[in-house]
Amino acid sequence: MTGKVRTRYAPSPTGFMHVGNLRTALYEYLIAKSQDGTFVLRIEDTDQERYVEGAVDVIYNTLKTAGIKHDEGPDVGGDFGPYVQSERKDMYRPFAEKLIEGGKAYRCFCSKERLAALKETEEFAQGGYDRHCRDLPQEEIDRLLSEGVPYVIRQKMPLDGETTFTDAVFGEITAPNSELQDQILIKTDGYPTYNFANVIDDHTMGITHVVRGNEYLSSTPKYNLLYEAFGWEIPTYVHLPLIMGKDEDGNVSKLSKRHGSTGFEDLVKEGYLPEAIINYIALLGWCPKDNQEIFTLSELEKAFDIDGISKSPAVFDYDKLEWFNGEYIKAMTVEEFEKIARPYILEAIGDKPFDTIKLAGILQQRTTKLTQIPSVIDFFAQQPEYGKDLFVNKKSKTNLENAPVMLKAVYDELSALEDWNHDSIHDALINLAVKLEVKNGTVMWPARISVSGKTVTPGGAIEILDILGKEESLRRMEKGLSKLAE
RNA sequence: GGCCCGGUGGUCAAGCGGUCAAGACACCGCCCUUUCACGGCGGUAACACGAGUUCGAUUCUCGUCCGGGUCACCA
Repeated sequence: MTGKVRTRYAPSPTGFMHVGNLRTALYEYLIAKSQDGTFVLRIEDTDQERYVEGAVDVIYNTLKTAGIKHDEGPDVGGDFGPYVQSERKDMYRPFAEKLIEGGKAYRCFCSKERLAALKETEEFAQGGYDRHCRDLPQEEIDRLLSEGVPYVIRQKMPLDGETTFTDAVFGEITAPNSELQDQILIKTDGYPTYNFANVIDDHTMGITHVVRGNEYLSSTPKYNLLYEAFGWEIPTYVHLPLIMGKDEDGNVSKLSKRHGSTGFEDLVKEGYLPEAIINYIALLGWCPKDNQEIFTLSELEKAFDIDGISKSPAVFDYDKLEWFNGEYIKAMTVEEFEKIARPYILEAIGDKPFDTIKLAGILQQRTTKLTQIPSVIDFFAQQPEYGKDLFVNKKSKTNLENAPVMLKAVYDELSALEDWNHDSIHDALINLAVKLEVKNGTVMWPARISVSGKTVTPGGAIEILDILGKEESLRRMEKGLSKLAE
C-alpha cells in the first residue's frame, strides 16, 4: 500500500469550471491512473463569504461528463474523510497551536483597522505585514487572550536564508526567505486559510503528488516551511504551465471570459463534445512520446507521463479544438451522431416530418461544431428567397439559357418517378445527364438550387431531393421554373 | 517595483551538442467531386538578441530584451 501514488483535485465551489481547472483535474487523474494510483476529490470551501448554492454539483457533473472518476471524495467516501474542508474545520487549529508551541507561528491581535491603515503605507508596499505581534511578551498575550480580543495565527517566516525545492516539471527552484510574509494560517473566524488547509489536508490524506497551476510556484516555499516545521515529508510538486488566451490585438494573458468560452459547460453548450474537449486540453501542455493526437481517456491513462509536461504557457486555440471536435464527430456511427445532433436538427426543422437520420447523414461529415447545424439545414423547413443568378455556375456549365431547360427536364423526369428514394433519384438524374449529353453538374446544379435556394448546402441535389420528398421537391422546382421565366 | 518562471513557424509542439530543425491546427495551391465539406497530394512559415564554453550550439553558461506569474483574514 505504501509508495502508491495519490493525487487530489481540490477545487473550491464557485459554480464555474474553468478549462484550466479541468485540465488540472485531468492531469492529476492521469498521473494517478498512469501509475495505478488513487485520485481524490476534496472540496475546498473555507471561504464562507463565497459560498455558492449548487456549486458542488457543478463539480460533480463536470467530472462525470468528462469521464474523470475520483476514487475518494465527499460523494463516494474513502478512508481519509471527511473530504469537505468545512467539515474538517476542527482539525486545523490543533496543528496551528502546535506550531505556536514550537515557535513557528504566533497569535496576531492586530485589528482589521490597524491592518487597513498599514496597507496605506510605503512600508507595507515594500515588505508587507510589519510583524507587529511576532514578538509580543507573554503577559501581553495572556492579557489580550483573557480580554477575548480576536486574533489570527500567523506563520513565523525565517528572516534570512533561502529555500530550495524541486519541482517535477520546472526543476530546482530557489527563492530568498526575505520575500516570504508571515502569512495567516487561521483566520479570525476560526477557519484555516487555503494555504494552511492545503498542507494539512494533503498530508493527512497521504497525497504524494501535489499537482497545481504554475501560479502556485512562487508560494511553494511557504508550503515547504510548513512541512518542515511539522517534520513531514514534502510531496512531489508538479506545477503546470498556465493556459493563456489571445485577444483581438494579439495580446496574451491568462485565459478568461474575454477570450471566449472558458467554462466546460459553456464549451459544451457551444457544441463541443466532452471527449473532444478533454482530448484537446490533455495536449495543451503535454505531449506524448510518439506525437499521437487522438486519444481516448483510457489511452491517455496509459500514455501519460510527467516528463511530457511542458514548461511554457499555452494559448488556447479554438480552431484546433474544433478540429478535434470534427474528428470525434466523424468517428461516430450515424445513429450516435443523430442522437447528439437531434436537438439542433429539430431546432431548424421544427415539426416537419423529415428523416433525421438522413439529415444526420449529410451533416456528419461536414459538422465540426453542433451549433452550426441549424443554420445549415434551415432551408429544409423554409426555403430562403433567392435570385435567379444563383442558377449561373461556371464549373457546372450552367447559365440563364440552359438552366430553365435543365430544370424542366429534371422536373419532368422526377414527376414520372414512381419510387422516390435516393437510388431512384440518382439513376434518373444521371441517366438524364447522359441522355442530354451534358456533364452531371449541369443537371444537378439547377436542381439543387431550385430546391434549396442556396449555393452551399449539406449534401448534393440527390440527397436533398430525397429528404424533401417528391411533393415538396416538385413544388419548389415549379417555383424555380417560374422564377427563371421572369 | 521585489521575487519566481518561461521564450522553436500565427497556434499546439518534437528536439535534450553534430538533424536539409519533426508532426498537428490554421492558411495557400492542386486532385477527387452534383455545391460545400470529407479525403489525397503539395506549399508558405520558426530556434528573440548579444556574448561566452566547445572542433561544433536551437540544445550548456551569463547578460539584454520580451512575455507571464506572484506578493490578501481569496482560493
